[in-house]
Amino acid sequence: MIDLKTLRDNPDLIRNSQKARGENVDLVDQLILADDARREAMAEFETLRAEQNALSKSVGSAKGDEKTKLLENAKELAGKVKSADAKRSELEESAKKILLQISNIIDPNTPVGGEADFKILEHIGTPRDFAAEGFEPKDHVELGKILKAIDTERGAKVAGSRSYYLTGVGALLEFAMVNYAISQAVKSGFIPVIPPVLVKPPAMEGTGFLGQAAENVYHLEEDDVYLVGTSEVPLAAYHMDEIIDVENGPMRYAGYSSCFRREAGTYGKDTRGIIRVHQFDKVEMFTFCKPEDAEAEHARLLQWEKDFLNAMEIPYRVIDVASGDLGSSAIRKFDCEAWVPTQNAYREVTSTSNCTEFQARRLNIRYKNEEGTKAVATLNGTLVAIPRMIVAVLENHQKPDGSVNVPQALRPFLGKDTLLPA
RNA sequence: GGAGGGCUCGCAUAGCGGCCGAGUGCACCGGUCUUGAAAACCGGCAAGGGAAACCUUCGUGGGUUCAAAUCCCACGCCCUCCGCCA
Repeated sequence: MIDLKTLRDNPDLIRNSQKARGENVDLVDQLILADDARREAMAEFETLRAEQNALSKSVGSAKGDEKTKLLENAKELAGKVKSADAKRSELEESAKKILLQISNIIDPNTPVGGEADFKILEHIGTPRDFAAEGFEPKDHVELGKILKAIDTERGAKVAGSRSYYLTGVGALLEFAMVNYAISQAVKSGFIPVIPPVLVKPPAMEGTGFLGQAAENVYHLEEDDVYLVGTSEVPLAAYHMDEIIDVENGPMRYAGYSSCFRREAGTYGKDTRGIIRVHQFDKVEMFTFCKPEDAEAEHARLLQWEKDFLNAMEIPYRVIDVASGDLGSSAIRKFDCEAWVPTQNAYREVTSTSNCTEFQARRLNIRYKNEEGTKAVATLNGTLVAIPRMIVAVLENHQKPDGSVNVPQALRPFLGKDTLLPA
């Protein structure tokens, strides 16, 4: 939710942002009108209510004829107050409805454009030259079969498309990655968290996932709860309606959870393997901090993501995601894309977003300083999303016979140097 | 799923239909005292909107009333007991 003060003082800022995102610019002017109407109705109601309060008080002490007369007036006033109140809440609601549709105001540094207009910030590592090594790389599906690590056929049989089993070293690989990620996060000052993945509507709404992203969210109608697509949701909502202390530095949480995505509208995309699935596990970093610290924190989150990828010894690049491809809460987003040899392409494996005060305003998460009580900033970043990281590790570290070298950092957690055909 | 109890300012509690946005204790902040601390004493201390007057909020929503924390209805959540269960 954007700040209404910004709307009044600098509506062009919001218009330009909506435009850059390819979203509805008219909403801004609709909101200005709705907000004015709302404030007017509020003032009217408050005046009437003040009158009523005063009158009510005098009724208590009055006697006899005077009392009857006062009661008559009060009765009439009560009716007026009631209708003014109804009007106020109606206008409040319609303003809120528009307000919730407007996305966060993009960072001036965010490249403007659609999905393809990202800016490449850097390349790290060099993709292996398999031709020079004299063999054709196998894709992760094939390697998964050779190692008996990934079973997509039985996944489909039991759970439908975009489902899979991790078995044997596949399952062990997940545990190793998670343990390494959590130990890295704890060393960096994160509080490790295992959050609920089934959440109530305010948590989902507050994090901005019921807007344009709603079609990708699983909803359990009977109980009116949602399955989260990322632990960002329960981590953000953890401090919902609280005043927290971020004056002395950011509060950081690392959540490990399953993530559920409907993947609606992606029917043709990534149908092979485990790049795009309905359920996966992920370690997510989440920060609450002062708004003025958000940009620096964003850089730190990116660095932690890079540290993890470096430890996996995988070539990757970092991109600055374009305005049209940002989530509604984010003002800027960096993606790390790992090299996938068999696709001859970089594919997103982690992502970090600066959401400034957008989520905190909705979730009512604030901090206090000398100037008063204000919304905090929130940021999130993937430390590791298991299936895609497994794809990257298997494909990049494979050997001609289908065995796979385990990155140094994972060896203590996995207890193996090499994954062997099973 | 069945039976009962509860939900008030960070925590714990008080609260008669108007004098209640709401008392007390703890915690917290400032001060006095002290070499320093503790204790004691004094003061402050819920949130939001508004320049202010003032308005809103006592789990949520509705109702009764001139007037609701207080009365009525529905729902939610928490606790205890029973049943089932990883």
